[in-house]
Amino acid sequence: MIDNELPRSGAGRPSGSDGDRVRDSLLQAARALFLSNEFKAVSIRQIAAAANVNGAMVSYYFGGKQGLYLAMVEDVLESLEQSLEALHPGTEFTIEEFSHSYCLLLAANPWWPNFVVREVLFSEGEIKQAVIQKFATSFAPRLITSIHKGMAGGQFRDNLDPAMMLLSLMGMTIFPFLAKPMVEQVLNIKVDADFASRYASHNTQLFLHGVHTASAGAALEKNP
Amino acid sequence: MIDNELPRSGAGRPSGSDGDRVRDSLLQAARALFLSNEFKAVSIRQIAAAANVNGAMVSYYFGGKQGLYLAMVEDVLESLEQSLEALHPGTEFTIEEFSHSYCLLLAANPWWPNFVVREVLFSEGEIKQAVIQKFATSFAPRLITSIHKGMAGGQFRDNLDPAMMLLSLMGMTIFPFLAKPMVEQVLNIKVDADFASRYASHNTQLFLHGVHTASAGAALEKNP
DNA sequence: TGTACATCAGTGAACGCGCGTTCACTGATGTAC
DNA sequence: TGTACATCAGTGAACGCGCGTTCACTGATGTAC
Repeated sequence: MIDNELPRSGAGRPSGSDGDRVRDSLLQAARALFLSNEFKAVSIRQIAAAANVNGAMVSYYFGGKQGLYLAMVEDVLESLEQSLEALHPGTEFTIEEFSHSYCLLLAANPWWPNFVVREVLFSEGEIKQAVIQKFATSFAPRLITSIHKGMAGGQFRDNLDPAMMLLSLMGMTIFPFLAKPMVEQVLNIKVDADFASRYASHNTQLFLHGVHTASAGAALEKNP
Repeated sequence: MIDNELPRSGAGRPSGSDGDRVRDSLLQAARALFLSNEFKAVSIRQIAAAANVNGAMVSYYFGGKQGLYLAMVEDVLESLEQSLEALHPGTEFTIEEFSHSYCLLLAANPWWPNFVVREVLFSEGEIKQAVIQKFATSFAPRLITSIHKGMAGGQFRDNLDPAMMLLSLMGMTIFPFLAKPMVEQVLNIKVDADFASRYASHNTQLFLHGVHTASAGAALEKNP
């Protein structure tokens, strides 16, 4: 769709009715470039060239570079929401389900933690709030309910702070994907879907039972 | 030292022998600005103004903007190394010591995880490798030895991958500091030294023993 | 000891460049009559 | 049905601006004689 090589004739209203071709191309190119480069390091001319579109179209459709960036962020957040919903509909999660779903999601969308971290750390105002809001309404609640259920049901120890549990589990889940280049280089691990699956199981075990043999107990020895 | 308001007379060799005053001011200003803004978003004129120094001095002392950035990164890595060594000399760590030392270090140097993540994710070449190397030689080994000791001594379960343990512990340790703005806003937690201390204890408990009560753990393990 | 001069830390104006944005213009399309 | 025209998606040259860098110059200092 986007790569069709209709030879554009020059100035004037284009002949085919391409619909939102120009707008969409810009959004896609912006996404590809902005997700792996800082805002100031990506130029409109660069985006326009990648989208095979006149640079003035950024102002024409989005009001300017910042407008394009904002539109692209909305686009990204929306597509993320869809992936999340597709992978595990609803908000009811067990710890195991959370760990697996999110590890798979992270392996499939490696740009995600990078993007979130960058926005939360380095951006300001509107976008930062949108990203935080998305986290607050998508991530945290699903996990918090399952933690609270575990505690209310008495399966979880009551001397651990639920909020800290959330932080610990989030952190251990996200870290290898966030630090992917470092992990792959230093530990000689390939951070792919296969790793994600094994890591999810590991984290579930670790989170539920810890590393000590003493607390893992006789139950584990039955389960090689 | 840096703020002394000697009225500089104008062109010509300065009267006082300030030593490396200009160089140092530039390094310090660069550090302050680069640690919280992207490379391209910080201009030489901005740095020079903050350092109260002529912008041409960046080229004069560091060969250019990139040279200043590189020098500033070396500076930062060195000061980090010193903090680390001061807090806990040597490379022998227990899990508990690791958790506490690093949580305190992170609370005291909130710029650190942000900086590392940005460099590892978005930079390239020399600097990225230097940061990864610093991690590989400073962080990972101290933690890995203590994990291996735990496993060799039989205190740790042998069905958990040591490398994954490292990732889990690193992740849960770093996350709240990395996502500080988000955590503070969404969970209403103040990520300070006090939190760091409590979080370190929490993580140690969680890492060693997990969240499950012993009975619930045994019950669940029969049905994986 | 006094003087002439090379040194060099530092100045500030100017350079060219790429940036984001603007704007007069184009011409196929859709519509009114 | 044919024609005149308003619309508007898209063009491309040009704009001013701030960027990193350069460079001729300054003048206090240190040194040689």
